[in-house]
Amino acid sequence: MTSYSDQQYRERVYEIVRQIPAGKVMTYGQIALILGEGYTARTVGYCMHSVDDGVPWQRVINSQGKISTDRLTLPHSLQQSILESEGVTFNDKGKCDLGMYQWHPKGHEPEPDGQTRLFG
DNA sequence: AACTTGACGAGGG
DNA sequence: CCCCTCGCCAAGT
Repeated sequence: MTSYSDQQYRERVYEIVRQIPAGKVMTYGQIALILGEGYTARTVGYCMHSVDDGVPWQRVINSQGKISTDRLTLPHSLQQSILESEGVTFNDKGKCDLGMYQWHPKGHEPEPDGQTRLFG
């Protein structure tokens, strides 16, 4: 049974978000992928509309490296300024470099995928 | 029970 | 880079 109002369901999302250090971000889809079963980028986004205290909600953005909270409960300008204060920079198009700022939880680092191995 | 609505994402033009 | 279409899945009507 998975529903957005189910505290258990949302808590799994927050548990991951709480691991994101300042200066780093994660995407909705990335979180959904880690949680798997029952979670999609959309459902993760839905869980984020109201979070528990202590959850760094501002560190979750979309896969394009942009902020999705436009004209919603939270002014997207606020989210960007908070992230900038944490060290995340955005270009003139309102986009940040995910390759530079995306955080990967322990045990979920991206596959090295061989090649470019500096040492034999 | 059908239809619309999202803090989404990948793909194509 | 921007815009649109689909697929996604639970909520609200």
